[in-house]
Amino acid sequence: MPITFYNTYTKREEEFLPLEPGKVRMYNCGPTVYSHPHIGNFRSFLFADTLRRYLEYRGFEVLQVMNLTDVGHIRADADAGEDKMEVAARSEKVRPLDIANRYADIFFDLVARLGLRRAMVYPRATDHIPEMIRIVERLVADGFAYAVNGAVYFDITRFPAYGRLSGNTPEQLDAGSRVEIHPDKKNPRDFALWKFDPQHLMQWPSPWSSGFPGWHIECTAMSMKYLGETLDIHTGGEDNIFPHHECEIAQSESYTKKPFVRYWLHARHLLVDGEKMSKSKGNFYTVQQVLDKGFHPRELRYALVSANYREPLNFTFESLESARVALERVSNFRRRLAEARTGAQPAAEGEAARIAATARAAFQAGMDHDLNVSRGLGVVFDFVRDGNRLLDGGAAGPGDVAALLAALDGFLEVFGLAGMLGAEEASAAALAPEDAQLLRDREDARRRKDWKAADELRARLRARGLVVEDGAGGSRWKRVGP
RNA sequence: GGUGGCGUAGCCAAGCGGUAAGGCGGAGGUCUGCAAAACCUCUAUGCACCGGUUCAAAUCCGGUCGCCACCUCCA
Repeated sequence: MPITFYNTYTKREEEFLPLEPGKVRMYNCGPTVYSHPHIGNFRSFLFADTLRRYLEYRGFEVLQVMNLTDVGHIRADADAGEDKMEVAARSEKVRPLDIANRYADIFFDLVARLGLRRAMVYPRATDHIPEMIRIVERLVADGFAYAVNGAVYFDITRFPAYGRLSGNTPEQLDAGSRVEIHPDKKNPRDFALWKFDPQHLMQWPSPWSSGFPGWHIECTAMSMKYLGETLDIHTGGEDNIFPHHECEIAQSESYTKKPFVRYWLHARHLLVDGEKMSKSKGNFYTVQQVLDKGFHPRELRYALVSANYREPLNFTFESLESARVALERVSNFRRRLAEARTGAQPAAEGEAARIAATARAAFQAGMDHDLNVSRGLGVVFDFVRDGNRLLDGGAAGPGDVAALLAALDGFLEVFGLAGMLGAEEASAAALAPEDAQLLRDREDARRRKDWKAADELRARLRARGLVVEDGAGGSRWKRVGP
């Protein structure tokens, strides 16, 4: 069974075949580091992370690059727009680069807390101005772009495929009539490769002016530098399709005369309470704000990852509660396996091996299909139920347990949840002496069949963050809370 | 106005022509001193609506309604 992806460029689901067998070159549109990342940003980043994790699960080596945009971009009609980072810089009275550094640190902290694998490199736009200038120079020299009044524009009439990604062909765009006429542009839809604006705080010398790069050129320059002239996968949010990625294709392919990207994958936007997230509606949440409400990163991660990337995801706090309960179920199962594991015998031939093999095959079949995480998770929960049933039967031996645990951890690794479930901490963490004493007292009370005292002690332990569960083989405990 | 996409149970969400996965919530049950955990049973005669194609449609086609996104900084 091949892996397939829905390619925005062809608007079809296609078999995934990287340029070089076994190796995937992937570029992800990353954060703009001038504000706190919101949960919608991280839906997109977590989609990229899940994609990488699954490709690695399937045996590919993934070369992942995610850019950090630290140059603000001014809108095409320069007098109407204002650069966000400049606004931040003025209001906070610091240099733009200081702001970028501060928010980059915040971004990386969240990457770590939400358990994203680190990309090979996180190139910054401001570190690649010379590369961008070189590309623009060539585009001008080859007649794909023209300089006027200190700025450089790409001439879209020189790239006939312009519009193929988004469907916004020049003719249709002209018919749309929302295009403002810019006096320097030959065609209203020509886009800037270099800009001149004396008011802009960030400026670099160039052959055309002391100015700053256009919005799209950074991705072309940095993806080529680290991944080569043709990428296997380029991801981003759906809002990037036009104009950002459309323009990237035009400038990149004009520059190299080669296909720029083989598979374009776009994540749909996140809705909150069924509506577009916006500060004015009061439904805008940064990642930090959600975590501050007492939700564990794994719960946010699960909520953001558990819907397919091509479907709109409706985020609600109810969905986080739902995630919490669902994860507890998986966590309980894993803890049960971890505790039952008494030896490392090879996997048994029997029921456990069959359950694990069935689940693995179904998981792969689901995920191969355009990264269908809903099917993947459905398989995981079926597997949890089947595994629990087997353990309930009491016939599972060490080899069986090992087989189940290996399969489970494989799935959890793809979802970035391995090691984040809390079960490990619970069994490994040293018990406070007072808690240990309370547990011993409760065992004594139970032996005396003093149920009143036992229940009281259980309540006291619960208040201390320990949940006690009595079973046939004695009592066990786990920690709860974020 | 142009472009791309979506409407499946109380909520979230699979399904890609062969008779509705999974999670949450709810109801009942087994186990347990009681709980918890786990397991079992039930919870959509129907997939926005109306037509059409087909032996067969949630799945294909046409239309209607509703929703989202992009076309302007935005994942």
